Amino acid sequence: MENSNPIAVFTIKRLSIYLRSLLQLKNEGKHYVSSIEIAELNGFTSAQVRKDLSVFGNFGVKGKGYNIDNLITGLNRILGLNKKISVSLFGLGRLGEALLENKGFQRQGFEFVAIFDIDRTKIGRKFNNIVVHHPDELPQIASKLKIDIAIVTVPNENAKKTLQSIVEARIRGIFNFTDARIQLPEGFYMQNVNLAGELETISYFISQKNK
Amino acid sequence: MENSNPIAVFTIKRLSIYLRSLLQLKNEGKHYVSSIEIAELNGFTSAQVRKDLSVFGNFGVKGKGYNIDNLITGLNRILGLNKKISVSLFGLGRLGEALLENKGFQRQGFEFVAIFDIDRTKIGRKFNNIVVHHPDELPQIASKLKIDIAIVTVPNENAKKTLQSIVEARIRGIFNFTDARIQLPEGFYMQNVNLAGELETISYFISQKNK
DNA sequence: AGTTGTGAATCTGTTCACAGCC
DNA sequence: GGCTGTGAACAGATTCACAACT
Repeated sequence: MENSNPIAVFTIKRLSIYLRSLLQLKNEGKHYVSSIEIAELNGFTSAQVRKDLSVFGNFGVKGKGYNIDNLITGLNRILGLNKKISVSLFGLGRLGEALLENKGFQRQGFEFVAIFDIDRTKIGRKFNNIVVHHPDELPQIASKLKIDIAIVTVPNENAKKTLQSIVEARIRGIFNFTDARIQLPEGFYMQNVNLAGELETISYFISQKNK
Repeated sequence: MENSNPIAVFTIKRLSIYLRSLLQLKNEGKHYVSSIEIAELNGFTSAQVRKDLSVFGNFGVKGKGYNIDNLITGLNRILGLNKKISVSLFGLGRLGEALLENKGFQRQGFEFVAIFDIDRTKIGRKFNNIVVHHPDELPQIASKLKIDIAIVTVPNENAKKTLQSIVEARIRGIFNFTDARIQLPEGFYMQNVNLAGELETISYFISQKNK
């Protein structure tokens, strides 16, 4: 089942939402949960939950629901969270620091292993016990350390160059907070977050209702 | 044209991407641009660009393209960016501070007018010239100040309560970085950003290609 | 009785392709 | 000749609805 046709990004994002609910429910001491409950907790339909899960196998028990421990294990495996995932940060500004310390990242298997910034006053210093390097050193560092994901919070001016160097270093996962966009080779994946764009979208929807 | 049926969120998000490209092109001294160029800059199809823009009126000139200044003005008006938009921050942690100073927010008409945090050591102090208040003061402050949007970066434990108080204060736009979800009244709009979820999605896609 | 897993139906969003205009 | 604007065709995602199972 797992390897039919390409799985939709939407599906995967929901799996990670389900996972969060399941951890919560486990915490509350529950052992089984129905698709209906998962759906209600997150504002989805139960059919959606069942279809999403069914893509990856038969997790459920008819008439009973899903065993929470099993499903947590399954989702962790599907999302690749059963192994340590090495993350690097490009751009140690305010946002970069905030992400470095983000509790949600630590909770899962994500581990920061490298930081890059062009600011000479930061290079050589340690943040959260990780030394800051100049991006020129990326090729050497990437050849020693296995880096799975790059989080990019550099200023837009340097963004395209940074993204290109990340691809050259064969870091296949990119979490991009900049406005730059590049073409990716096969096997790479980039998730863009456009914070100003999100605010503008909110602006649109609340302006509509003013009349 | 503007008031047919509900406009898709996807469309609005793309408008804000187009707007960013247009500002860039204007900066480069260009006066006209085709849907093809806008599409190529952002990895969309030209038909998509034309369809998105056509929802809001006839901006283009056949055979010639779009006048950049006109389109910028039009998009700003559509997105509600022609007026000042008042933003408040709930949760002055690392992420909150990073967003307060985010250049992309300042570039458009967004202006922070209030900050809320429960930390007694922060209350009364100023950040970026804005006094930090206890969230209990929200009702009074919201009745004096018109607040359009609330950005929420409080810890998950306090998140649901915070979201509810924001709705009670009739702040209709919410930019939510927490895991909490609530039901919104008509006319409200909430944009959720799930940073850990995005990382997990990246994890999934790069794990797939390992075999 | 209750809930899953899933094909079929529906709904939503994207692309095609071309008439119409500059 | 070139590019927009848009109905029609297509593709993708969601929901329905029910047989199958415990």
